[in-house]
Amino acid sequence: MPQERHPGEPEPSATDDRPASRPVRRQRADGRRNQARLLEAAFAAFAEHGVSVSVREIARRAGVSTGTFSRHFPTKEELFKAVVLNRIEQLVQRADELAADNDPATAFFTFFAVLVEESTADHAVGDALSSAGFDIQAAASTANRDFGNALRGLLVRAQQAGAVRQDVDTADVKALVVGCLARERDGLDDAARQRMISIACHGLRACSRAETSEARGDSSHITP
Amino acid sequence: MPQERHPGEPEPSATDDRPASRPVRRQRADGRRNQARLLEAAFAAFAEHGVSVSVREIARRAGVSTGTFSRHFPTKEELFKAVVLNRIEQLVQRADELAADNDPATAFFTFFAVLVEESTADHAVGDALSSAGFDIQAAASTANRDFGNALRGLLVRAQQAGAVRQDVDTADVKALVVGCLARERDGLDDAARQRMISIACHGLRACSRAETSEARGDSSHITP
Amino acid sequence: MPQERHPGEPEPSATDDRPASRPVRRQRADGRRNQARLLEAAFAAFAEHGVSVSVREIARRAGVSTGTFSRHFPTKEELFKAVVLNRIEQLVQRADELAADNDPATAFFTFFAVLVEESTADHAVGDALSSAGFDIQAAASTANRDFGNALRGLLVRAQQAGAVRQDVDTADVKALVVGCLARERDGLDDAARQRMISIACHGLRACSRAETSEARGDSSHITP
Amino acid sequence: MPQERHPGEPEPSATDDRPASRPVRRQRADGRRNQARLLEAAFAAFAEHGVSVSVREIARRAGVSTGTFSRHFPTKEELFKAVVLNRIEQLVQRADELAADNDPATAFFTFFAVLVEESTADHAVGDALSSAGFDIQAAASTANRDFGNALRGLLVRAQQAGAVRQDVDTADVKALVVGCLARERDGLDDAARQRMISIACHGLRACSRAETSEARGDSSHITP
DNA sequence: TATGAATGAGTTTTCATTCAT
DNA sequence: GATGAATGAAAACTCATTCAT
Repeated sequence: MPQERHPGEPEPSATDDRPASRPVRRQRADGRRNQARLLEAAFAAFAEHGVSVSVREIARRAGVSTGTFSRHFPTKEELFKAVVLNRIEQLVQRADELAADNDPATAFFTFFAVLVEESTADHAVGDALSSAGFDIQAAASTANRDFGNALRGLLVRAQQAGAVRQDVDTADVKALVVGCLARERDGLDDAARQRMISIACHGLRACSRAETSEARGDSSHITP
Repeated sequence: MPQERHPGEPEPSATDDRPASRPVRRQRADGRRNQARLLEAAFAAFAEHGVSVSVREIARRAGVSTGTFSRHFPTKEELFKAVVLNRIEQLVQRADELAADNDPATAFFTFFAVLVEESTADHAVGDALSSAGFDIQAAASTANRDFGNALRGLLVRAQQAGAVRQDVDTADVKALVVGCLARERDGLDDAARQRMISIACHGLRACSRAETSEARGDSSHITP
Repeated sequence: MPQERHPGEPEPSATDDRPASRPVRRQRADGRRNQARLLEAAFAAFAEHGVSVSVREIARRAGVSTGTFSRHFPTKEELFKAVVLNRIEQLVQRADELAADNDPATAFFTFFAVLVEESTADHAVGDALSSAGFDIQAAASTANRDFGNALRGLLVRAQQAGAVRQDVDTADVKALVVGCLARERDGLDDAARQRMISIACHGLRACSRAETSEARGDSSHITP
Repeated sequence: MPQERHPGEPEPSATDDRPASRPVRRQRADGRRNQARLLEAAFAAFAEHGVSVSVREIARRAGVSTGTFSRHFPTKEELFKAVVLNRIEQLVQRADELAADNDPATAFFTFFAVLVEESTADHAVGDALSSAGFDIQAAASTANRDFGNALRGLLVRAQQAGAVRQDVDTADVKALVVGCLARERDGLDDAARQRMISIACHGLRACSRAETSEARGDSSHITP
């Protein structure tokens, strides 16, 4: 009973938006291909159902068996980490590019928008940032530290340029990204996403009254 | 054998899982007590471990068996809904009080702060708002609608008073609350919580430039 | 779909050689009963198939689900240990009785025969003695030590009485038991079992020539 | 591409998994080499870990892939049988040599010692003799019968010479070998091994009292 | 022919739910 | 009404075997 296809799985062509010009056969060359498909399928599955999605479902989406899953990633946690690390690496690279090509304020606020836009429909990163489920903190520490450093670099430069409140730290920024992503639950069309970004960035901007009030510990942000 | 059953009195409806509509009996006293203990225990358990906490753990905290759990709440999802609805009812009441006692802006921003503060260390509501796990949206629609209405009332009045951006809707506000709660992941001391509230409220405030830019769809919130 | 009986499992009465005068219902009182049935079923299953027998098979024999299995014994290893410990306790008790009621030689040789006879068709103990599969040595150390002590007591007394070779130790004796049990593979009727016991006990008996030859390291046991 | 296939030559039979019957080719040289390496590796692996060692581990030791494994031995059981048969053939040859060069008693007792010594640290044969795991009895019947015959020949001659108890059969002897090997579990140094052999051989020796008692079915081997 | 990726039935364990007591 | 033992359908992971390259 060889090479049996998962029932209910559409032919790969339907969901296959990658180069697609590969021969019908699999194997050897497809070792790496399957790994990539698993990463993609896992990314989508985590995005849709969160970390609790079953290995079987991920394998089904990737069009492979659970055995193949285990060959490539010894545990589900391992795959999750791989997905997140993959994601984070991309973001770090993006941060570096923005820092190189823009003034501090533009770099920071653009990166914030990128974080939200790239992570839309991506609960995986959302879950990762909010640490839901696994503790990726430990194992993913390297890439995570890189990400923290990249974000901190952008933030500090923007603060030094006077564009962002002095009292803000990177955890605040990450939390605001999660907030923007949370808007998705009620339907996150492009207008809503842009509005959320606008609100968050506006809130982050240096604003003498806000910061001063905070320093005094009063509630002037509430009273008109 | 106290308070024996009156003959001829109809059995409580089999499908009626609202003990409140049953006649006053001794058994009901235990029943209600256990139901309340379960709600409390579930609230705490969900708050600590999220929706994935086991029924056994909840029952253990409440000091009852899992069988008693199932008697009161046919499914775990049902209990979760009950916990969230219970919470939402409290919040709706709070919103009404604030609306009655304060000017529109103060009422709205204070309610925002209340949402964040009351929900801190309360993953149950956090998960509920972000719908992690179950889809409470559908079943909890009644109380949820009440909550939506209450929040909308405060929001609209604040907008009419010119204190909040005109383009903001309730989903935006809820997402910002989630964002503030997300800060907790990296350690949410009181200073951080107040700072997050300050940032969010500041972002929500009417700000001619921000709203104008949004209306034009440009990215002026990014450029300095 | 409650209380479903395992297909292929005969009604309990067929295999039920215990008191049998219990009501048809199960539960509560049957908690302990099921534990006992699991122990027995496991004993038989391990005896037939060795430690590699599946949990499912054991549960099927006991007429319970795998879930019930796990309720009583967190892991398969735990059950195996329980089976072996249970067995060892019985044997230790038997050793004590024999030591109290007989002269040293009779006590020792009778205990040897008991070990073989009680362990016939019992690969569980066989496997345990030969440590196949799990390492019960560690966890079962207490009962195992008791067993070792009991056996050593009998052996030393028999040696002091001049009935057993001075150079024999308990490991030798255990190995000979395993040897007698190994005879079973080719069909161990009562005559064969008695013959094996006879051979082994005869080999263990004090015999100046055998021991002397051993002491000199020569091979006189081979030459005629 | 060396030694290309002669056209018209029939394909090797699909069901023929004995490469030895194939025509002599260069490929076959590799094939036989790999087969030999697999046998050796399997022997060592079985000896170390018993029958439960994984195919992957055996292939790794042999320096081949699992695919190559399966090419040479359709199933793991098949390899195990091959290993055991291989071993048995050697032993049969040894038995023949001993029978030719020695008096009956020396031949028999020496062969017994050889069995134990050769099988020490060799769980493969041990497991085979005790049938742990697979049932090699059936499939390995040919070589096994040869082994049985060889052992029987030595035994009968020794019995006719009056050196061994008349009531002993080959199964008894094999069981005693297993017993000697079982001593290994508790540390089988050379002294212990020689002692076990001494005990077993002493037990096997003709001894009027032992055999008489056995014939009468009493328990004189127990009483002093 | 050798490779090693893919398979999928198998394993043990968990847990929400049911039900006899 | 409360109990908690029993259930069985999941889950993640393993591994002997198959097959495209």
